[in-house]
Formats: sequence, structure tokens, C-alpha cells
Amino acid sequence: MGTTDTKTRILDAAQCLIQSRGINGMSYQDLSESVGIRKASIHHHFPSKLDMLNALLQRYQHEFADTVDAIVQSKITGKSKLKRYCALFQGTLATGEDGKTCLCGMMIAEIASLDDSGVQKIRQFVRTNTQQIVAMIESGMADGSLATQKSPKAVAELVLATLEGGLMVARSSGGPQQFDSIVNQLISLLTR
Amino acid sequence: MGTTDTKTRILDAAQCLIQSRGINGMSYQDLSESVGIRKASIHHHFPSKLDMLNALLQRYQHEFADTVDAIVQSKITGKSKLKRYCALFQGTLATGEDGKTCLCGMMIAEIASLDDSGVQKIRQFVRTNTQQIVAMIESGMADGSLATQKSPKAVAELVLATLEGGLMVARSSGGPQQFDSIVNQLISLLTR
DNA sequence: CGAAAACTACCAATTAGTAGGTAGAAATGG
DNA sequence: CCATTTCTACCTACTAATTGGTAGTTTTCG
Repeated sequence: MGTTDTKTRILDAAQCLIQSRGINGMSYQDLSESVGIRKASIHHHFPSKLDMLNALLQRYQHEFADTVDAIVQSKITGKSKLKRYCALFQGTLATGEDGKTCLCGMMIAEIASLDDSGVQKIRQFVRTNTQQIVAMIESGMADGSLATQKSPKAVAELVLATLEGGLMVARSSGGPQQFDSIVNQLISLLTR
Repeated sequence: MGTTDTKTRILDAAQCLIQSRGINGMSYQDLSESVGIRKASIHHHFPSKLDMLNALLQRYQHEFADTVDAIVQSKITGKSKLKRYCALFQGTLATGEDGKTCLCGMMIAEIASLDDSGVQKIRQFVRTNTQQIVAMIESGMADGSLATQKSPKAVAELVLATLEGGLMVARSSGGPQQFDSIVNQLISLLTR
């Protein structure tokens, strides 16, 4: 039927709640109410909260990496790739009533609440994204759409930091509009 | 002399705990153990947790603004001011065993756990910092140490976002070294 | 049937917060 | 000057609610 897999619905609800309230701001009780099944049933699918967080991180990480890979592989200028990449983050902020953050950005803030396996997944996310941004920058350097930089890796780290931080700052004050302004400024600095 | 005010010691402990674990990762019990007085005594100084968070935000905001003002007023190039400003954030990350974040950055992540008064203080922090960065940039444009930009405000927002995000990203993976690299790249982009 | 998925009904631990008491310093007032 | 009161800072001991998690039972469905 129209019913999505319960496990998926739980992860969806968890992701939404965490993106706006944080790991420790979301409880199994919240999930229960949000999904519409009892708390114990959530435990049936994800025995412990750490299990759930890890499953969530895994899903997010893979989905995100695939989406970005499609951008990296596409036949457009490096600058356009970078713009589309930034648009992914813009989408996150725009979605939902209150401003939401990158799941991984939020989890980094509360990284002390994760287990080793979770921390590793966060590191993997950062590593993968950095490499993918490097690929976009190199592509842009090759086609002339981005200004040549000595260290693409340092630029990539800067881009990721700016996007993660931009989500945070924008959600506290200026909203999507401010985030757009930050992104435009970033792209502009990398263009000349 | 040797004894610091208890209220101050509580705020110090709270700030340290929040910077590494987050608002919801710190309890009055944690504070009790950290400060060395009973939990009820913490309530004597700060009746509710929200009271404490607001007091903490107020203190942090004023201290930080004063420190930055001293930098803005100093007789050095705009670029040097910006470097010193970034160094404030670098100091935060280096302090403490585990990587700590900007108090406000952490609180933005968990902004849903604050009351209206707290949210306003966060907004004030962002606004003040942005204005102060604008002042540094304009100073740098005037003395030629920074490249002229159309919109100093947009650049300032980018700088703040990069620093806040840089703290997050660096604490998950590369540590102070990675943060330094990001800062250098940022300054470099604003120089040419 | 039989397994997966849901349920009811718990539990122990922790949470923020309260009630009420004590020791000592500071203010008050005859 | 001394006795009383008041205030501050802390304490022990509690509460009500919520937390993550478990045990065992029923429902659903291929």
C-alpha cells in the first residue's frame, strides 16, 4: 500500500527531529508520537538509541554521497557543480517549519553522545565530502570556471566549514536568505 | 583571593561542559560534581536551567564583545585584526582535552532548548560579531591590507559562518591543525 | 502455521526542581 | 555591647516526570 516501511518511517522521523532539536533533544517517546506506534515498537526495530543513530548516520552518509557523486560526474562546469552542491545545503535549511541543519553538523555538535562507530561515520562523512569538493574544484580549475588555487584540499575544507557553519548561523537569525548570501559570497571568492 | 565566587565557578563549569557536550548533554548533577557542591546548591544560585543558560549567554556575549572591540580599536592593519579575531576561535578549540566549540555555536545547534530570551541573546551575538567583522574588513579595505569587496556585510557573514563551521568540522576530524588551515585559506582569499 | 511487528505493562536510572533545615555572617536595635 | 533577627550559602532528602530499555503477550499476514 501507500505505507512506507516502518523502519524507514522511524528513521525519517528521527532525522527530522534531530535536525531541528539535536540528538539529546529527541527521545524514543517523541519518535513514538511522531511515527504513531508505541515506544516499545521502536525498540523492536532499533534496540538501542545508539543503534538507531548509527543506522541513521549510515543511511544519510550513503544517500548524501550518492547525490553528490551524481553532481561530480555530471557534464557541467566545476563552478556549476559547486553551486549545485551548495544548493543541497540550501534545501536542508528551507525544508521544515523551523530551520533544520545538516544531520552531520548537528551530530558533530553532540559528538560526545555517539559511540566509536558513530564518530567514525561522522569522520567518514567529512572525509568523503572533502574529497568530493576537491574533485569539483579541480574540475573547475581545469575548465577555467574557478580560479586556480594552490591547495584544493584546503579550499575544500573551507567550503565544507562555511556550509556547515552557514546553516547554523542562518538558522539562528537570517534564514535561507542569509544562507544564500553566504553561498554567493563564497562562490564569488572562488571564481575570480 | 584564592577562592573564586561560587556563581562564577558554576558558570565556568557549565560553559566548559556545554562547549564539549552541549546543553542537553550537561545536567545539574554534572555541574554538582564538577564544582564540588550539592545539586540543590546550584539551584540556589540559578533556580532553573534556563536561568543559568541565560546568565551564561549574557556573560559570554559581553566578554566576547569586549575582547573583539579591543581588537577592532587597535592600531594595526585590518588584516591583522581579522587574524587576531580568528585566533580567538583557534584558542577555543585548543583549550580543553576534547575539542571545544564556540559556546554560541553549540547553543545555536540546540537553539530549540532555549527560551525566547536565550534565542534573542544568540541573535545579538551573531549581530554584534557580524558588525565587528564588518569594521575589521572596512579597516582592511581602507589600509589596503584586504582586497576591496562589494559587500563587507556579506563577507562578514561568510567569515563568521566559516569560523563557526570550522570549529565544528575540525573538532570531528583534523583538530586545531585543520582549523588553522581553514583560517589561513580564508584570510588568503580575502587578501588578494 | 510461524515469524515479524505490534502491543501492554513494567523497570531502574536520571532529570529538573522543591521542601525544609543548619551554620555562620551581617545587619538591626535596645 | 549584646541579643535578636535576617540573610546567604549550603546541606539532606525528597518529588514528579521522563529517560532508555525489557519481558511477555497479542495481532497481523504471507
